[in-house]
Amino acid sequence: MGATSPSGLELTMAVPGLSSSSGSEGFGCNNSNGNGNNTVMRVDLDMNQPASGGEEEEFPMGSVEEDEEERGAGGPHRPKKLRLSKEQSRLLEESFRLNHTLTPKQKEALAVKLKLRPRQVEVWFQNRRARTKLKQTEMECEYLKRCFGSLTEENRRLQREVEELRAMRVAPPTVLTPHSRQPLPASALIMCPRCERVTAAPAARAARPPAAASPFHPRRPSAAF
DNA sequence: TAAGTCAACGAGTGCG
DNA sequence: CGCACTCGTTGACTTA
Repeated sequence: MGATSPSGLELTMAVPGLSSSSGSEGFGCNNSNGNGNNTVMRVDLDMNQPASGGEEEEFPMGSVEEDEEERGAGGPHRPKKLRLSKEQSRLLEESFRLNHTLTPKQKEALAVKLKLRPRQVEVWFQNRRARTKLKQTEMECEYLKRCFGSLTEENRRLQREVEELRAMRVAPPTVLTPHSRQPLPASALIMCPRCERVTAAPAARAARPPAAASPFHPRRPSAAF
């Protein structure tokens, strides 16, 4: 899944170890659409293109002039929904990339340039901000779901390991404290899951500096998701 | 091929 | 003024 919508949403995730470009395989392991439909991002191409492919390409409808014309006609049917032309969308996207909000002057200038009402420009930016934020939230949600999944898995694995160790019921080896040379009680001992060596639990080694987060090894770089 | 479904999108409204 | 929420329209796609 690309992070681009038909209108070219550009998303940046504020999630560690993630960039929007990694989305193609990083997200969407489970299709949680609920209704069983595929979650393929459909691309609404050519929606601003006149169906006939005719010449009035630039600003098909919704321009200031046409809008007033439709209101004036006062027909029984409501005015057609505005679909921005490709060129209008492109220019709006371009200014959005530069600035996510517009000053009144910029709004006015853009409206003139696009032959739209300032209100339309304003609404476009508003919707664009909202939908960018929504996409971002969705991506973050996916990321957190994956985090949760892998942590759950690791938790299960560790619990199994604990059970296995308990099942072994081997007599705990005698470990002497480094200073007093007294044997440590079994409750003060833990086993390193990586090197499988028995060592004293952090509480029993209170004299050590707090720098090392893990009782076993220096902190390894966090796994990238 | 018509009808149904879905996502995208423009726009209205109320609130802080 | 920006935002959240919402609705109606539209076009692409699916299905019977």
